[in-house]
Amino acid sequence: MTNFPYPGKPVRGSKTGKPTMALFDLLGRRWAMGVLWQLCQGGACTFRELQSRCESISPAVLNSRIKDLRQGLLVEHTSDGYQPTELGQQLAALLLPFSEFAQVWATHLNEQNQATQKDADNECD
Amino acid sequence: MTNFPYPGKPVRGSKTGKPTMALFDLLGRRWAMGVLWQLCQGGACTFRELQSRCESISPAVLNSRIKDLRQGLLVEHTSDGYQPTELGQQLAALLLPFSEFAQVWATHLNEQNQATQKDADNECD
DNA sequence: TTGGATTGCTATGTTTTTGATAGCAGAGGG
DNA sequence: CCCTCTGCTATCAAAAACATAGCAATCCAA
Repeated sequence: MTNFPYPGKPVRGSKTGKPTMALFDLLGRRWAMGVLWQLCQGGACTFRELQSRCESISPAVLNSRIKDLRQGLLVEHTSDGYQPTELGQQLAALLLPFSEFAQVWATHLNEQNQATQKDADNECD
Repeated sequence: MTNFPYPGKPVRGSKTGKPTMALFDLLGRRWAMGVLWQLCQGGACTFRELQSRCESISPAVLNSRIKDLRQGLLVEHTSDGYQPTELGQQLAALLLPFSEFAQVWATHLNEQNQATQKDADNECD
């Protein structure tokens, strides 16, 4: 149908479609992880609410990502609106540690940038 | 410098640059997770070896992703070639469960497709 | 010293994907 | 009927990714 990265078919990173690579292909699309994250953090919601949670996603891309995620059985559309499937929640659970890591990561980046800044300052002596 | 998603600056998913969203922005770029994965699975290697491991990445994109990952302190270039940093290994560790999940995911997708196929077959009765 | 072979890219032109914005059609509710 | 909310699609511009060719800087043996 579309260009969904089906395991078993050639995907980015694997001509034989290794599931891991297929998953990376799917999640490596812009906003994919963010959309799943928002749905799992904030609970089921409407298209527009989801768009709002993402702060700056365009409807075209959101729609595209929703299609991907639905086709990937990670998100479904119910009377309550869009929500993660059981499978989607499992995946989102794996994303949780990323949040914690991101804090540490941000600290390192800050330190490094401050160091760089000091170096730059010193160069001006 | 480039358009690296620095935590604290506007990134996809967060105008205030929440670290989690900044990380998603970085990892949500094509090949980002795949490159990190390959480096952590196969160990340090040269640019061309890495390109080979990725099976179908173009040098331009690989170079771009390497820049991102280096700027993100996740990958470094040593005399042994490119290799993940300590921080990069921590992140890659979080990626490991994805591989297991991907197997389950692939199974579900297959089942669903077979069901769909059967439905389609039945429609032909 | 010179002719490969390897490495880390850059250059170029094309195709996809995203992004920004406008707006439409259908389902309620009043 | 009018208004709002919802889930999108249409359109066009910009950015990213892709495919391919090839270059400059090692390195290394002859």
